[in-house]
Amino acid sequence: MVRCHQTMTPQEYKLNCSKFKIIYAFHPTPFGKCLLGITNNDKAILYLAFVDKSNEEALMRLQNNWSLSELIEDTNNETNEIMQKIFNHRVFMDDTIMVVLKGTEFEINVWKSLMNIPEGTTTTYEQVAESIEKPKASRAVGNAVMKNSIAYLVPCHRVMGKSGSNKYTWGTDRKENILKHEQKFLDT
DNA sequence: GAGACCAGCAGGG
DNA sequence: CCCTGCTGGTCTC
Repeated sequence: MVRCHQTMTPQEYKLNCSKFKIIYAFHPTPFGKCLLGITNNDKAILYLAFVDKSNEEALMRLQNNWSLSELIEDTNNETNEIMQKIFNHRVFMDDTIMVVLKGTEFEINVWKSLMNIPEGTTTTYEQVAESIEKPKASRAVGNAVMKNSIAYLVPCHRVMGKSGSNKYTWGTDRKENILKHEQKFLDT
């Protein structure tokens, strides 16, 4: 299970940024290499992105997203166990993964709503907008989904356009692969 | 505070 | 497929 460990607005981040550092590492996944970032104090995930270009470019994005935090390379395999939880389905269902969300109140509401979408199913931007009681904000929901910085765990891949359009930050092919992969677990 | 973005949507051609 | 109007939250000046 993914549990929301903490949320913060950009302002709150400024006030509290000195309380944690970020441990990062690159790992392979069934969907390609990823960059994982966790807090050094409670080992909560605050960043997960697929790496399509260089490691340096991916790291730059992480630093840009958490610009006030010190990045520390994971030289003690501290992120390995968390990585196992994320992509080992049985462990994933039995255990708890903690996540830190940073964004505006609206964005956090959207991301939390995404985490309630059942595995293996999809929804639309319009339905997400309705679920946070802003039925006309479907386009703004799209903006918020795009800014999510925890790929896969905040399941933005489960949101489709109402008429089947299929955009995805990390590539539409990868979106389809993840959905197919999740579909398999529905049958078991 | 105005104006420009956008992974939206519906409707028309 | 394209275009147009309407939409709302965020970002930039």
